[in-house]
Amino acid sequence: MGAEGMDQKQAAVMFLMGPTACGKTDLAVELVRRFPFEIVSVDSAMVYRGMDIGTAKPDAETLRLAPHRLIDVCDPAEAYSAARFREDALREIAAVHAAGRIPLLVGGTMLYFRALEQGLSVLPAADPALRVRLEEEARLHGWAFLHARLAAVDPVAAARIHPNDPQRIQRALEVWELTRRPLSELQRAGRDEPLPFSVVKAQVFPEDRDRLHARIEERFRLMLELGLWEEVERLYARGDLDPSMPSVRAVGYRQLWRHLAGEIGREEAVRAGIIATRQLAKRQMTWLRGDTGGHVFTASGERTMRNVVELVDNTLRVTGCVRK
RNA sequence: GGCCAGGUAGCUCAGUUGGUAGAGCAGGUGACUGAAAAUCACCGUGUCGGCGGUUCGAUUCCGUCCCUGGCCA
Repeated sequence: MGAEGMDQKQAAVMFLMGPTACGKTDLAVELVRRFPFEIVSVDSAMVYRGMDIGTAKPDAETLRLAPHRLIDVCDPAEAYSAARFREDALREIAAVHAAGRIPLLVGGTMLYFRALEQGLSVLPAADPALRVRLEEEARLHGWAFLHARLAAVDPVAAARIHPNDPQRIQRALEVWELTRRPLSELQRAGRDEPLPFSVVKAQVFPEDRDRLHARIEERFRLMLELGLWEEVERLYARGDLDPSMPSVRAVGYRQLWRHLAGEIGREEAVRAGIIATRQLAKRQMTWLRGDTGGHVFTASGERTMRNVVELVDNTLRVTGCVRK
C-alpha cells in the first residue's frame, strides 16, 4: 500500500478491441494461454445473464481455460451502463494486478473502452421514473418540443444534440432536472482522471468488408442452429422484459423478439438480425478508425495471431511488463 | 400459341399530361459522457428491358422483339 505510487508506474493493462465477428475471443484465449494475462470483458451485452448464444459468449470450456470477468454480472431486466462498467472494470483490474497478472481488456463496446481510458464526467445516474415522465411528455408534444425546452436551459447541449435524437435529448433534460445544472456545464467541468496505468492497445480490424459480411451471416445462422430462438423465447416467456430495455435491444435479440411478438415473419427476423449485426460492426469500425495511438492488426486468422503474440512478446521482454 | 399485367437504383416500388427521374430498405461515411449490440446525422447517374418509328426532344406515345408472372388453350 505504501509503495502504491511506484507500483502504479509499473502497472499496465492491455486493450484488445475489435468489431463483432472479427475473432477477438480466439485471440484473447491464445494470449491467456501464453502470457500472464487475465481477461476482463468489455461488452455491453455479455454482461447479461441468460444471453449466451446471441452475444457470442465463450462457451463453458473456453471460460474454464480463460476466465472472463464482467460476464453475467447483470440481470436482463436491469440496465447496465458505461458508468457501471467503469467502476466494475477498475475493481477487476485492481484484482488482477493484486494477483500479479496483467489485465487483458477484450471487447467491442468502444464507449466502455473510452469511459475506462478517459473517464466520465461527474453526472447523476439514470432515473427510470424521470425517463418515463419525459417519454410521456414526448408522446404528447413531440421530441422537438423537448429539444426546444433543452435549448432554453442548455443552449450548448441543444446545439450539439440533433432534434431527432430522442435518447440524448432525454438524457440532457434528465441531468438538468436532477441537478438544475446544464449537462454541457457539468461536462466542461472535466472528467475522472485518465486510467492510471500504461495501456497497450491492439485493434483487430477486418481486412475485407465482403468477407466480414459473409462471416457475420454465417455466424448468425450458426447461432440459430445452436438454439438462439430458444434462448430468446426463454427471455420472452419471463414476461418482465420488453423492447425498451437495453438487453432486449441487443442485436439479434431485438429482431427475433419482434417475430415472437407477432410483428414480423420468421425469415424477416433472421434477415433483420444479420443486417443489424453488419451495422453494428460498421459503427464499431468507425470508433476504431478514430482511436489512434494503438497497434492495428488486420484480421486474417493465423497471421493476426502471430503478429499480436509477437507484439506482446516484445513488449514483455523489453520492459519486463506490458507498457508503452 | 392467345389474352392480360409487369420490366425504372443492389432490393421493393413511385413518377414523368413528352423536356433524360425519386422514396423506403440495403450499402457507405461520420458523430458518440450512466441505454452504446443504443441513438442519431450526412451521402442517390440509374443504357427508366433491346431495337426501330413519330417528334426540335422519347424513360414517357406507336411498332416490334426479348424476359417475368397470371389466366386461357
